[in-house]
Amino acid sequence: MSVQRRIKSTVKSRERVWDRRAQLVEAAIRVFRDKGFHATTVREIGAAAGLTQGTIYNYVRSKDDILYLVCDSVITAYQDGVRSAIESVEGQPHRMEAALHALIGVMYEHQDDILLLYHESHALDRRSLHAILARVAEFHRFVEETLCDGLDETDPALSNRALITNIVTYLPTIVAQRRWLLDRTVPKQQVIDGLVCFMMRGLGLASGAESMAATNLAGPLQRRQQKAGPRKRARPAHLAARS
Amino acid sequence: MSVQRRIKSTVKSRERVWDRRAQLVEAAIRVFRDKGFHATTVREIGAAAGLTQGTIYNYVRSKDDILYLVCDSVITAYQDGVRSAIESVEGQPHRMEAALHALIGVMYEHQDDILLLYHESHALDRRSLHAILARVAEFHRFVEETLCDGLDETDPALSNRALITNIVTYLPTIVAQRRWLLDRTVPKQQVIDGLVCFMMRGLGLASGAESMAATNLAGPLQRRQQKAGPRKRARPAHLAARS
Amino acid sequence: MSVQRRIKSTVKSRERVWDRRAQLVEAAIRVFRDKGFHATTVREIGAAAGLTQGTIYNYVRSKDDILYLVCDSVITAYQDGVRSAIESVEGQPHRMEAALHALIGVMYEHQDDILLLYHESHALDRRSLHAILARVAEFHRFVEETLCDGLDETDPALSNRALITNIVTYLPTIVAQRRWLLDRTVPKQQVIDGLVCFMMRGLGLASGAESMAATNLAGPLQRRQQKAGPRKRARPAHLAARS
Amino acid sequence: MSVQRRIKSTVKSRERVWDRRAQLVEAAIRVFRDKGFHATTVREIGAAAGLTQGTIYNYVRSKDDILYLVCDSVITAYQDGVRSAIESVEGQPHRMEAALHALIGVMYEHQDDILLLYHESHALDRRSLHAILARVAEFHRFVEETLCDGLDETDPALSNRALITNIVTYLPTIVAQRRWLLDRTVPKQQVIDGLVCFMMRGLGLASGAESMAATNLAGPLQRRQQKAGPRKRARPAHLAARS
DNA sequence: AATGAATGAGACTTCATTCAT
DNA sequence: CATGAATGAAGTCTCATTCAT
Repeated sequence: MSVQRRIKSTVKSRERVWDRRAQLVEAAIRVFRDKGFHATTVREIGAAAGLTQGTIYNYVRSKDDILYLVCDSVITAYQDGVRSAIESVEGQPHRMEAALHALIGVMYEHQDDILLLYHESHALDRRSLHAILARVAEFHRFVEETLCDGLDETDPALSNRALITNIVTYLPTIVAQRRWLLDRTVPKQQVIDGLVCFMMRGLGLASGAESMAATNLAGPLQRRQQKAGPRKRARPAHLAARS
Repeated sequence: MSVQRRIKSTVKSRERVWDRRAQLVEAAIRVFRDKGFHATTVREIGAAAGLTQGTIYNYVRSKDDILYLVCDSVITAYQDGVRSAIESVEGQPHRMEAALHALIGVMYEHQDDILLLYHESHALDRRSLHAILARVAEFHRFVEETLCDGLDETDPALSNRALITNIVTYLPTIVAQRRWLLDRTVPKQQVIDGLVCFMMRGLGLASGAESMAATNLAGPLQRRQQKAGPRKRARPAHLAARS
Repeated sequence: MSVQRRIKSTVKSRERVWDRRAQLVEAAIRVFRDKGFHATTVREIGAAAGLTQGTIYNYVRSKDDILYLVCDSVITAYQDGVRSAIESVEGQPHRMEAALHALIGVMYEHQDDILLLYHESHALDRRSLHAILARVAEFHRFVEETLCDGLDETDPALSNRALITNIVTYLPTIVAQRRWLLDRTVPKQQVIDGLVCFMMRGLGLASGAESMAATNLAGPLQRRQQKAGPRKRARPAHLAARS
Repeated sequence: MSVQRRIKSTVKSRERVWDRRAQLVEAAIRVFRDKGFHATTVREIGAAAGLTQGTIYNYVRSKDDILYLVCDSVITAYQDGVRSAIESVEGQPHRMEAALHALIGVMYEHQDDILLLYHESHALDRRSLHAILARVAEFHRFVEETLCDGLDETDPALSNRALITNIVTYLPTIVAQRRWLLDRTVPKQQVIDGLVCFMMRGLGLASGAESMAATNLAGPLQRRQQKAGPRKRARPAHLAARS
């Protein structure tokens, strides 16, 4: 279903190809993280993967191919994480809130990967870049259908689902892209809760002053979830309706 | 006040250095946009700038220096744009809303530059990267003091100014980073208004009808807004006024 | 035992490295002799060695490495020559004289190499230079122990072994460094015999008639030598004879 | 009389040319000493001399010209030193010994210069090298005529004046070329006296065992000269005859 | 299928020299 | 005559890719 480029290999055995590429990608991610794609030599990737230069070229046609495999792998890992996290949220009462929490949580787990993606993806050749963007678009559709579909259709601010979905999928990347600033100034838990809260409000799913006060966001953000009960009522019908 | 690296040059005349570097940077931006930093040769930059290789190295010590100058220039242009836009907003009634509009507007103008920055900044050497990040941090402080200082202090969700400011400065980059997706699906004006609206809500300043009207929200969005009534109570007076 | 820098190579096979480097050094010596180190390009060395530029850098990390290998090779060849020559002299009656002959003989064989060493060694980087000088110092010790140890200890002029050894190892380089002058004016055999004679005298071992005969001095020298006999003791008849 | 290349200059005033070149040479020597000819840029020479690049090329046609001027200057300084030292020795009783002392003394003073000459002279272009070598040859003739002419003609070992002169002019360079070894192991005074003694013996002008004992070379080399008196008688007529 | 040596295009950078002001 | 910016030839080195073993 997902649009994936097929990378050619001189080796026949499907399984062997799969194994070796996994090795390669895992190693490449490690090395790219440190030195970046351009600064990394094929030799180094090989060394990290336990493969020699010659061998690499049995499973891949170029260094660019490796970058593509890496990007694809990274994006798969992240999206899979989000999907399963969101699914596990299915039954929950405050589905959107839980989903946003999950989204950000997975982003935290994969921040290195996402950073890698944002840093190096523009080094991809045309075809590979399109393939990767197609996956993002696909993910985008998934989020739109799963999360944003239930939003209040009557709220004009939410009428543009495409934009809303973009915001919901993009804003969490702040965790990775601004970590150099956030890590020094804001505790992780506050980042998560603050982002969720901001987005919930932005989505019109949260909260007049009274509810805000109730959730007591500021200092002890952690406590919020336990006290989240009362908000339920304030929560609009469209989500409740769904469950 | 802003932390800037000083790039050495063999040429004495301050003015000439300034001129030639401007030439260089302008050309480099153009070329980097097309091919990226790594794929661009110094010769190509020279050709684009109307300078020979040798001459370039009279004004710069390395290719990396050029990248730094580019990043610095780009960031300056963007930040200056924002600053003057925000200042011109001073007196307006809905200051925050106007400011966010301005912020996003400037981002639109500079999307190429910002994209360049996000794509290539990690190719900067340590020192240069620090200098650039310092400028971002400085800008961050400016926004925090100018825009976010007036936010409702009793709203616990807004108590963490650092996070809020990060969101406000980061989210607009979606315009650049997701333009491949947005440009195809969402009209520019809707992006702007949608983002502003989302952020205003996130900041607990949810735009009332009058402001919505004032900002000339896209047709359909506006119409649906009238049905938003039920949320009224939780929502401040400016919404109530609308119904 | 001898202090040698280890030059890194990307090639694994010890043997291959050894072979290729020999090729390289042999060729480099040839080219350096003509054009000097600085004026020679790596490409030229490669051409002379039958290797491409890229290949060279599999066996060496820099052009400077080549210079080091050359210097080391040259010094090894010379010193080995001297060592074996001196050893083959062991049993002879006039050991010192024979040894000096050998020393100079080897210098003649290696004059090109020694000249190269004196011309280019100061282009070596610090570490390499130290390594080379260490080898010279080592050779110096060898000569001191092997040759100069048996000198008359009661002769105060010889008491400073270090100096004497320096003279004995340095003076023969005149053969290389002054060849532009000597080759035109003094027959090789006279240079050798003259130097040996000068040094023997300097060492207080002034050659008596019999030893001179034994060493088969050049014609004219030899003839006059027979009159030298009486000189041995007080200083010699030939001076007295003159007055 | 001395063969000197004429270096062209765009500047007319003889005097100005002379001055500027002196500046240039003085500065160049300083810089070459540190970094060598090849590693020094024309800019650096200019900076050291207080001249700009452009100006330099008014007084000189190429960087190679500077090297030639330097070598010529250096050799002049050394040879002048020797000449005047030897002249001041004219009347002395032990002329040769005093002359050798002088020779080595001057060498000590000019060791840096001589080292520079030996290190860089082979970088000279053909014509310049010939000019320099011609000056050496000229100096050689001077020494041969002034010092070596009086040597015992009947001594077969001394019959080859050219060789003897070469030895006498070359051996002192050991002071410069082996200073890295000598400076650490032999006190300067011992080097001087040891060399003089070695050469005197080599020239057949010193000393059977008894005279050696008398001069007590070993430890207190310094004292030798005072005790040298008795040697007078032993000293041959050929020198006395000269006076 | 793996190895690892060979290749050579091409990048960045330096610097002696020229020349307009 | 001095200045100092411009030039461009040339050099060293890297590294993705190929290929014989």
